Amino acid sequence: MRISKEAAAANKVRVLAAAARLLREKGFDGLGVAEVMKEAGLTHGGFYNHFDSKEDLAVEALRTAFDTVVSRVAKRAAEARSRKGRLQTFRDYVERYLSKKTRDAPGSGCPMATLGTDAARHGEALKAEFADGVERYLEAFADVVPDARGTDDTRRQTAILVISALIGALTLSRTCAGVNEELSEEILSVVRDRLLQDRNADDK
Amino acid sequence: MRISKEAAAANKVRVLAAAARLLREKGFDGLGVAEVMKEAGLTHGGFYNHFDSKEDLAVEALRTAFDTVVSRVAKRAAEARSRKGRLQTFRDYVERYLSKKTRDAPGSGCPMATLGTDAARHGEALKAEFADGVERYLEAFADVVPDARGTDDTRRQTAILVISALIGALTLSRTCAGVNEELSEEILSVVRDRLLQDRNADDK
DNA sequence: TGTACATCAGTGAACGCGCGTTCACTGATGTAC
DNA sequence: TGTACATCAGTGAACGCGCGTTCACTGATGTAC
Repeated sequence: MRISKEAAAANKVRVLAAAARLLREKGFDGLGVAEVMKEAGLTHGGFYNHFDSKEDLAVEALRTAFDTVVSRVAKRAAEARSRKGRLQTFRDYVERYLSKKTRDAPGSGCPMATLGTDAARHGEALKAEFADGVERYLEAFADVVPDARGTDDTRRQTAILVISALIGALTLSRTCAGVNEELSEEILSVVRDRLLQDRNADDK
Repeated sequence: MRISKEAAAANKVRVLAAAARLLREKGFDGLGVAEVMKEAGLTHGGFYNHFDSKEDLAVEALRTAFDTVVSRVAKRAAEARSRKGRLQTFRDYVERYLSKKTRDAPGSGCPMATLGTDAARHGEALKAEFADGVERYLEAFADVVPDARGTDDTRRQTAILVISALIGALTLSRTCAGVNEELSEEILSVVRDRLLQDRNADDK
Protein backbone atom coordinates (compact mmCIF):
# COMPACT_ATOMS: atom_id res chain seq x y z
CA MET A 1 0.00 0.00 0.00
CA ARG A 2 1.46 3.23 -1.18
CA ILE A 3 1.54 6.15 1.25
CA SER A 4 1.18 9.86 0.55
CA LYS A 5 4.37 11.90 0.23
CA GLU A 6 3.53 13.78 3.40
CA ALA A 7 2.94 10.57 5.34
CA ALA A 8 6.19 9.13 4.06
CA ALA A 9 8.09 12.26 5.06
CA ALA A 10 6.49 12.13 8.51
CA ASN A 11 7.57 8.52 8.80
CA LYS A 12 11.13 9.45 8.02
CA VAL A 13 11.04 12.14 10.68
CA ARG A 14 9.86 9.56 13.23
CA VAL A 15 12.54 7.13 12.15
CA LEU A 16 15.21 9.79 12.55
CA ALA A 17 13.93 10.83 15.96
CA ALA A 18 14.06 7.23 17.14
CA ALA A 19 17.51 6.76 15.61
CA ALA A 20 18.87 9.94 17.17
CA ARG A 21 17.84 8.67 20.58
CA LEU A 22 18.90 5.04 20.14
CA LEU A 23 22.21 6.05 18.60
CA ARG A 24 23.09 8.08 21.67
CA GLU A 25 21.87 5.39 24.03
CA LYS A 26 23.50 2.40 22.39
CA GLY A 27 26.22 3.69 20.12
CA PHE A 28 26.71 2.97 16.44
CA ASP A 29 27.24 -0.76 16.85
CA GLY A 30 24.38 -1.11 19.29
CA LEU A 31 22.01 0.64 16.93
CA GLY A 32 19.76 -1.81 15.10
CA VAL A 33 18.00 -1.07 11.83
CA ALA A 34 15.04 -3.26 12.76
CA GLU A 35 14.79 -1.73 16.24
CA VAL A 36 14.80 1.80 14.89
CA MET A 37 12.06 1.01 12.40
CA LYS A 38 9.99 -0.72 15.05
CA GLU A 39 10.32 2.27 17.38
CA ALA A 40 8.96 4.40 14.56
CA GLY A 41 6.04 2.01 14.12
CA LEU A 42 7.23 0.44 10.87
CA THR A 43 8.65 -2.85 9.72
CA HIS A 44 12.31 -3.10 8.85
CA GLY A 45 11.86 -3.98 5.20
CA GLY A 46 11.05 -0.44 4.18
CA PHE A 47 14.22 0.94 5.67
CA TYR A 48 15.99 1.25 2.34
CA ASN A 49 13.27 3.41 0.91
CA HIS A 50 14.63 6.16 3.15
CA PHE A 51 18.31 5.39 3.63
CA ASP A 52 21.16 3.98 1.60
CA SER A 53 22.66 2.07 4.48
CA LYS A 54 22.90 1.91 8.24
CA GLU A 55 25.82 4.30 8.09
CA ASP A 56 23.69 6.76 6.14
CA LEU A 57 21.06 6.52 8.87
CA ALA A 58 23.68 7.14 11.54
CA VAL A 59 24.96 10.24 9.76
CA GLU A 60 21.47 11.72 9.47
CA ALA A 61 20.60 10.74 13.02
CA LEU A 62 23.76 12.37 14.30
CA ARG A 63 22.87 15.55 12.44
CA THR A 64 19.39 15.41 13.98
CA ALA A 65 20.87 15.01 17.45
CA PHE A 66 23.21 17.95 16.98
CA ASP A 67 20.37 20.06 15.56
CA THR A 68 18.32 19.55 18.70
CA VAL A 69 21.14 20.26 21.07
CA VAL A 70 22.62 23.21 19.23
CA SER A 71 19.25 24.91 18.98
CA ARG A 72 18.88 24.36 22.72
CA VAL A 73 22.16 26.18 23.25
CA ALA A 74 21.13 28.94 20.87
CA LYS A 75 17.98 29.48 22.91
CA ARG A 76 20.14 29.88 26.00
CA ALA A 77 22.29 32.38 24.17
CA ALA A 78 19.19 34.43 23.44
CA GLU A 79 18.35 34.35 27.15
CA ALA A 80 21.86 35.48 27.95
CA ARG A 81 21.49 38.54 25.79
CA SER A 82 18.07 39.53 27.05
CA ARG A 83 16.52 38.47 30.29
CA LYS A 84 18.92 36.63 32.46
CA GLY A 85 22.38 37.83 31.65
CA ARG A 86 25.37 35.76 30.73
CA LEU A 87 26.55 34.54 34.09
CA GLN A 88 23.19 33.25 35.27
CA THR A 89 22.56 31.55 31.94
CA PHE A 90 25.94 29.93 32.09
CA ARG A 91 25.36 28.74 35.65
CA ASP A 92 22.04 27.20 34.68
CA TYR A 93 23.56 25.51 31.68
CA VAL A 94 26.48 23.96 33.55
CA GLU A 95 24.28 22.84 36.40
CA ARG A 96 21.88 21.19 34.04
CA TYR A 97 24.61 19.59 31.94
CA LEU A 98 26.28 18.09 34.97
CA SER A 99 23.13 16.94 36.75
CA LYS A 100 22.17 13.38 37.58
CA LYS A 101 19.12 13.84 35.41
CA THR A 102 21.26 14.52 32.35
CA ARG A 103 23.65 11.75 33.30
CA ASP A 104 20.82 9.24 33.33
CA ALA A 105 19.27 10.37 30.06
CA PRO A 106 21.99 9.98 27.43
CA GLY A 107 19.38 9.45 24.72
CA SER A 108 18.32 13.07 24.74
CA GLY A 109 21.63 14.65 25.73
CA CYS A 110 24.81 15.94 24.19
CA PRO A 111 26.03 13.73 21.34
CA MET A 112 29.61 14.77 21.97
CA ALA A 113 29.46 13.06 25.34
CA THR A 114 27.75 9.91 24.08
CA LEU A 115 29.28 9.37 20.67
CA GLY A 116 32.70 10.99 20.76
CA THR A 117 34.76 7.84 20.96
CA ASP A 118 32.41 6.06 18.59
CA ALA A 119 32.68 8.67 15.90
CA ALA A 120 36.46 8.68 16.15
CA ARG A 121 36.45 5.04 15.08
CA HIS A 122 33.96 5.10 12.24
CA GLY A 123 33.85 6.24 8.64
CA GLU A 124 34.71 9.60 7.18
CA ALA A 125 31.07 10.53 6.67
CA LEU A 126 30.23 10.11 10.33
CA LYS A 127 33.36 11.93 11.45
CA ALA A 128 32.66 14.81 9.10
CA GLU A 129 29.12 15.16 10.42
CA PHE A 130 30.47 15.05 13.94
CA ALA A 131 33.11 17.68 13.31
CA ASP A 132 30.46 19.88 11.76
CA GLY A 133 28.31 19.44 14.85
CA VAL A 134 31.20 20.31 17.14
CA GLU A 135 31.82 23.50 15.22
CA ARG A 136 28.16 24.48 15.33
CA TYR A 137 27.99 23.72 19.02
CA LEU A 138 31.08 25.79 19.72
CA GLU A 139 29.78 28.77 17.84
CA ALA A 140 26.49 28.70 19.73
CA PHE A 141 28.14 28.07 23.07
CA ALA A 142 30.60 30.93 22.72
CA ASP A 143 27.60 33.24 23.12
CA VAL A 144 26.73 31.70 26.47
CA VAL A 145 30.18 31.74 27.99
CA PRO A 146 30.62 34.50 30.60
CA ASP A 147 33.68 36.24 29.29
CA ALA A 148 32.27 39.71 28.89
CA ARG A 149 35.52 41.58 28.66
CA GLY A 150 37.07 39.10 26.24
CA THR A 151 37.36 39.22 22.49
CA ASP A 152 35.51 36.78 20.27
CA ASP A 153 38.73 34.80 20.22
CA THR A 154 39.00 34.34 23.94
CA ARG A 155 35.30 33.56 24.19
CA ARG A 156 35.76 30.75 21.71
CA GLN A 157 38.75 29.50 23.65
CA THR A 158 36.81 29.51 26.87
CA ALA A 159 33.97 27.69 25.16
CA ILE A 160 36.39 24.99 24.01
CA LEU A 161 37.86 24.54 27.46
CA VAL A 162 34.50 24.43 29.19
CA ILE A 163 32.96 22.04 26.71
CA SER A 164 35.94 19.73 27.03
CA ALA A 165 35.55 19.66 30.78
CA LEU A 166 31.80 19.12 30.53
CA ILE A 167 32.11 16.23 28.12
CA GLY A 168 34.90 14.57 30.05
CA ALA A 169 33.13 14.88 33.37
CA LEU A 170 29.81 13.62 32.06
CA THR A 171 31.48 10.66 30.37
CA LEU A 172 33.40 9.66 33.48
CA SER A 173 30.37 10.15 35.66
CA ARG A 174 28.30 7.89 33.42
CA THR A 175 30.81 5.07 33.44
CA CYS A 176 30.91 5.10 37.23
CA ALA A 177 27.14 5.44 37.69
CA GLY A 178 25.64 2.38 39.28
CA VAL A 179 28.92 0.74 40.22
CA ASN A 180 30.49 3.60 42.18
CA GLU A 181 27.74 6.10 42.73
CA GLU A 182 29.80 8.18 45.13
CA LEU A 183 32.58 8.72 42.63
CA SER A 184 30.08 9.38 39.87
CA GLU A 185 28.43 12.19 41.81
CA GLU A 186 31.74 13.53 43.08
CA ILE A 187 32.91 14.06 39.51
CA LEU A 188 29.72 15.91 38.61
CA SER A 189 29.76 18.20 41.60
CA VAL A 190 33.49 18.95 41.58
CA VAL A 191 33.61 19.96 37.94
CA ARG A 192 30.38 21.90 38.30
CA ASP A 193 31.70 23.83 41.29
CA ARG A 194 35.12 24.47 39.80
CA LEU A 195 33.79 25.70 36.49
CA LEU A 196 31.35 28.07 38.15
CA GLN A 197 33.82 29.25 40.75
CA ASP A 198 36.49 30.05 38.17
CA ARG A 199 34.03 31.91 35.95
CA ASN A 200 32.77 33.83 38.93
CA ALA A 201 36.29 34.99 39.64
CA ASP A 202 36.74 35.98 36.01
CA ASP A 203 33.70 38.16 36.00
CA LYS A 204 34.22 39.99 39.25
CA MET B 1 50.34 -30.42 21.98
CA ARG B 2 50.35 -29.38 25.57
CA ILE B 3 52.41 -26.33 26.53
CA SER B 4 54.34 -25.68 29.73
CA LYS B 5 52.63 -23.59 32.40
CA GLU B 6 55.14 -20.81 31.89
CA ALA B 7 54.60 -20.79 28.13
CA ALA B 8 50.84 -20.74 28.62
CA ALA B 9 51.08 -17.84 31.05
CA ALA B 10 53.31 -15.99 28.61
CA ASN B 11 50.73 -16.58 25.90
CA LYS B 12 48.01 -15.09 28.08
CA VAL B 13 50.17 -12.04 28.69
CA ARG B 14 50.59 -11.59 24.94
CA VAL B 15 46.88 -12.03 24.36
CA LEU B 16 46.09 -9.41 26.99
CA ALA B 17 48.62 -6.98 25.57
CA ALA B 18 47.07 -7.33 22.12
CA ALA B 19 43.58 -7.03 23.55
CA ALA B 20 44.43 -3.94 25.58
CA ARG B 21 45.63 -2.25 22.42
CA LEU B 22 42.86 -3.42 20.10
CA LEU B 23 40.19 -2.64 22.65
CA ARG B 24 41.33 0.96 22.81
CA GLU B 25 41.65 1.22 19.04
CA LYS B 26 38.38 -0.42 18.05
CA GLY B 27 36.15 -0.39 21.10
CA PHE B 28 34.35 -3.30 22.69
CA ASP B 29 32.21 -4.12 19.68
CA GLY B 30 35.09 -3.74 17.27
CA LEU B 31 37.24 -6.10 19.28
CA GLY B 32 37.38 -9.56 17.71
CA VAL B 33 38.28 -12.71 19.59
CA ALA B 34 39.90 -14.25 16.53
CA GLU B 35 41.83 -11.07 15.77
CA VAL B 36 43.17 -10.79 19.29
CA MET B 37 44.36 -14.39 19.27
CA LYS B 38 45.95 -13.96 15.87
CA GLU B 39 47.81 -10.84 17.05
CA ALA B 40 49.17 -12.92 19.90
CA GLY B 41 50.32 -15.61 17.43
CA LEU B 42 47.64 -18.16 18.31
CA THR B 43 44.51 -19.62 16.75
CA HIS B 44 41.14 -18.59 18.06
CA GLY B 45 40.06 -22.04 19.26
CA GLY B 46 42.18 -21.88 22.39
CA PHE B 47 40.66 -18.64 23.53
CA TYR B 48 38.40 -20.25 26.10
CA ASN B 49 41.31 -21.90 27.83
CA HIS B 50 42.17 -18.44 29.13
CA PHE B 51 38.89 -16.54 29.29
CA ASP B 52 35.27 -17.30 30.10
CA SER B 53 33.91 -15.01 27.42
CA LYS B 54 34.69 -12.01 25.30
CA GLU B 55 33.40 -9.80 28.09
CA ASP B 56 35.82 -11.45 30.49
CA LEU B 57 38.64 -10.67 28.06
CA ALA B 58 37.53 -7.05 27.81
CA VAL B 59 37.48 -6.67 31.59
CA GLU B 60 41.00 -8.04 31.94
CA ALA B 61 42.24 -6.03 28.98
CA LEU B 62 40.77 -2.88 30.45
CA ARG B 63 42.56 -3.58 33.72
CA THR B 64 45.79 -4.12 31.80
CA ALA B 65 45.35 -0.82 29.99
CA PHE B 66 44.71 1.07 33.21
CA ASP B 67 47.69 -0.64 34.86
CA THR B 68 50.01 0.63 32.17
CA VAL B 69 48.70 4.16 32.21
CA VAL B 70 48.39 4.53 35.96
CA SER B 71 51.94 3.34 36.49
CA ARG B 72 53.03 5.90 33.91
CA VAL B 73 51.35 8.60 35.96
CA ALA B 74 52.88 7.27 39.16
CA LYS B 75 56.32 7.53 37.59
CA ARG B 76 55.58 11.17 36.82
CA ALA B 77 54.50 11.72 40.39
CA ALA B 78 57.87 10.41 41.56
CA GLU B 79 59.56 12.88 39.23
CA ALA B 80 57.43 15.65 40.63
CA ARG B 81 58.60 14.93 44.14
CA SER B 82 62.28 14.62 43.30
CA ARG B 83 63.98 16.01 40.26
CA LYS B 84 61.68 18.22 38.28
CA GLY B 85 59.16 19.69 40.63
CA ARG B 86 55.43 19.64 40.31
CA LEU B 87 54.81 22.43 37.84
CA GLN B 88 57.29 21.22 35.25
CA THR B 89 56.06 17.65 35.55
CA PHE B 90 52.51 18.81 35.14
CA ARG B 91 53.41 20.88 32.08
CA ASP B 92 55.13 17.91 30.48
CA TYR B 93 52.20 15.67 31.21
CA VAL B 94 49.57 17.97 29.76
CA GLU B 95 51.63 18.73 26.70
CA ARG B 96 52.15 15.08 26.03
CA TYR B 97 48.54 14.14 26.70
CA LEU B 98 47.26 16.77 24.30
CA SER B 99 49.81 16.20 21.55
CA LYS B 100 49.09 15.04 18.02
CA LYS B 101 51.24 12.02 18.74
CA THR B 102 48.94 10.92 21.54
CA ARG B 103 45.89 11.79 19.50
CA ASP B 104 47.00 9.49 16.71
CA ALA B 105 47.94 6.58 18.96
CA PRO B 106 44.77 5.67 20.86
CA GLY B 107 45.90 2.08 21.19
CA SER B 108 48.55 2.94 23.75
CA GLY B 109 46.86 5.93 25.38
CA CYS B 110 44.43 6.76 28.11
CA PRO B 111 41.54 4.27 28.27
CA MET B 112 39.26 6.92 29.74
CA ALA B 113 39.49 8.84 26.50
CA THR B 114 39.02 5.83 24.23
CA LEU B 115 36.52 3.68 26.13
CA GLY B 116 34.53 6.03 28.31
CA THR B 117 31.34 6.02 26.30
CA ASP B 118 31.76 2.33 25.51
CA ALA B 119 32.05 1.33 29.15
CA ALA B 120 28.99 3.36 30.07
CA ARG B 121 26.94 1.16 27.78
CA HIS B 122 28.20 -2.27 28.69
CA GLY B 123 27.87 -4.74 31.54
CA GLU B 124 28.38 -4.20 35.24
CA ALA B 125 31.71 -6.01 35.23
CA LEU B 126 33.22 -3.70 32.65
CA LYS B 127 31.83 -0.60 34.32
CA ALA B 128 33.17 -1.72 37.70
CA GLU B 129 36.63 -2.26 36.27
CA PHE B 130 36.45 1.12 34.60
CA ALA B 131 35.36 2.90 37.78
CA ASP B 132 38.21 1.21 39.63
CA GLY B 133 40.63 2.43 36.99
CA VAL B 134 39.31 5.98 37.20
CA GLU B 135 39.79 5.98 40.97
CA ARG B 136 43.34 4.65 40.65
CA TYR B 137 44.15 7.19 37.96
CA LEU B 138 42.78 10.03 40.07
CA GLU B 139 44.80 9.03 43.10
CA ALA B 140 48.00 8.89 41.10
CA PHE B 141 47.28 12.08 39.21
CA ALA B 142 46.53 14.07 42.37
CA ASP B 143 50.24 13.80 43.12
CA VAL B 144 51.15 15.42 39.83
CA VAL B 145 48.74 18.32 39.98
CA PRO B 146 50.45 21.65 40.83
CA ASP B 147 48.39 22.76 43.77
CA ALA B 148 51.13 23.11 46.32
CA ARG B 149 49.28 25.18 48.86
CA GLY B 150 46.14 23.06 48.67
CA THR B 151 44.92 20.31 50.90
CA ASP B 152 44.63 16.72 49.68
CA ASP B 153 40.99 17.51 49.04
CA THR B 154 41.57 20.42 46.71
CA ARG B 155 44.32 18.52 44.92
CA ARG B 156 41.88 15.73 44.21
CA GLN B 157 39.34 18.24 42.98
CA THR B 158 41.85 19.84 40.67
CA ALA B 159 42.83 16.42 39.41
CA ILE B 160 39.19 15.67 38.58
CA LEU B 161 38.72 18.93 36.73
CA VAL B 162 41.94 18.62 34.75
CA ILE B 163 41.35 15.01 33.80
CA SER B 164 37.83 15.83 32.64
CA ALA B 165 39.17 18.59 30.41
CA LEU B 166 41.96 16.35 29.07
CA ILE B 167 39.60 13.52 28.22
CA GLY B 168 37.03 15.76 26.62
CA ALA B 169 39.57 17.65 24.56
CA LEU B 170 41.33 14.52 23.35
CA THR B 171 38.05 12.89 22.41
CA LEU B 172 36.83 15.90 20.45
CA SER B 173 40.20 16.31 18.80
CA ARG B 174 40.18 12.68 17.69
CA THR B 175 36.74 12.86 16.15
CA CYS B 176 37.72 15.90 14.11
CA ALA B 177 41.11 14.55 13.07
CA GLY B 178 41.33 13.94 9.36
CA VAL B 179 38.08 15.65 8.48
CA ASN B 180 38.71 19.03 10.08
CA GLU B 181 42.35 19.07 10.99
CA GLU B 182 42.34 22.74 11.89
CA LEU B 183 39.60 22.34 14.47
CA SER B 184 41.23 19.20 15.80
CA GLU B 185 44.50 20.99 16.48
CA GLU B 186 42.78 24.10 17.77
CA ILE B 187 41.07 22.07 20.47
CA LEU B 188 44.35 20.49 21.53
CA SER B 189 46.26 23.74 21.72
CA VAL B 190 43.54 25.82 23.35
CA VAL B 191 42.92 23.38 26.18
CA ARG B 192 46.65 22.82 26.61
CA ASP B 193 47.32 26.56 26.87
CA ARG B 194 44.39 27.29 29.14
CA LEU B 195 45.18 24.50 31.56
CA LEU B 196 48.81 25.51 31.84
CA GLN B 197 48.07 29.21 32.03
CA ASP B 198 45.54 28.75 34.81
CA ARG B 199 47.88 26.54 36.81
CA ASN B 200 50.65 29.03 36.37
CA ALA B 201 48.46 31.70 37.85
CA ASP B 202 47.56 29.41 40.72
CA ASP B 203 51.14 28.77 41.62
CA LYS B 204 52.48 32.26 41.42
C1' DT C 1 65.83 -41.80 38.22
C1' DG C 2 62.48 -44.12 35.02
C1' DT C 3 57.91 -45.31 33.28
C1' DA C 4 52.74 -44.98 32.39
C1' DC C 5 49.01 -42.28 32.38
C1' DA C 6 46.13 -38.26 32.95
C1' DT C 7 45.89 -33.49 31.98
C1' DC C 8 45.22 -29.67 29.30
C1' DA C 9 46.99 -25.64 25.92
C1' DG C 10 46.53 -25.34 21.40
C1' DT C 11 44.37 -26.54 16.62
C1' DG C 12 41.01 -26.13 13.08
C1' DA C 13 36.46 -27.14 11.69
C1' DA C 14 31.72 -26.38 12.59
C1' DC C 15 27.68 -24.43 14.83
C1' DG C 16 24.25 -20.92 15.46
C1' DC C 17 22.63 -16.54 16.23
C1' DG C 18 22.07 -11.62 15.14
C1' DC C 19 21.71 -8.35 11.95
C1' DG C 20 22.33 -5.63 7.66
C1' DT C 21 20.60 -6.15 3.25
C1' DT C 22 17.72 -7.93 -0.63
C1' DC C 23 13.50 -9.25 -2.87
C1' DA C 24 8.83 -10.41 -4.56
C1' DC C 25 4.62 -8.63 -3.60
C1' DT C 26 0.68 -5.35 -2.26
C1' DG C 27 -2.31 -1.70 -3.04
C1' DA C 28 -3.01 3.27 -2.35
C1' DT C 29 -1.18 7.46 -4.44
C1' DG C 30 -0.03 10.39 -8.11
C1' DT C 31 -0.11 11.31 -12.96
C1' DA C 32 -1.15 11.30 -17.90
C1' DC C 33 -4.76 11.53 -21.02
C1' DT D 1 -13.84 15.97 -13.73
C1' DG D 2 -13.11 10.97 -14.68
C1' DT D 3 -10.43 6.89 -15.92
C1' DA D 4 -6.24 3.80 -16.60
C1' DC D 5 -1.84 2.98 -15.48
C1' DA D 6 2.67 3.54 -13.43
C1' DT D 7 4.94 4.48 -9.22
C1' DC D 8 6.63 3.50 -4.92
C1' DA D 9 6.22 3.26 0.60
C1' DG D 10 5.48 -0.39 3.23
C1' DT D 11 5.32 -5.65 4.32
C1' DG D 12 7.32 -9.92 5.68
C1' DA D 13 10.16 -13.62 4.36
C1' DA D 14 14.71 -14.95 3.14
C1' DC D 15 19.63 -14.45 2.32
C1' DG D 16 24.35 -14.31 3.75
C1' DC D 17 28.08 -12.84 6.32
C1' DG D 18 30.65 -12.11 10.62
C1' DC D 19 31.68 -13.56 14.85
C1' DG D 20 31.30 -15.57 19.54
C1' DT D 21 31.22 -20.08 21.09
C1' DT D 22 31.64 -25.21 21.02
C1' DC D 23 33.82 -29.53 20.05
C1' DA D 24 36.66 -33.58 18.78
C1' DC D 25 41.28 -34.19 18.47
C1' DT D 26 46.52 -33.83 19.21
C1' DG D 27 50.57 -34.54 21.68
C1' DA D 28 53.80 -32.46 24.99
C1' DT D 29 53.74 -31.60 29.96
C1' DG D 30 53.21 -32.78 34.59
C1' DT D 31 52.37 -36.26 38.01
C1' DA D 32 51.87 -40.65 40.45
C1' DC D 33 54.10 -44.75 41.36
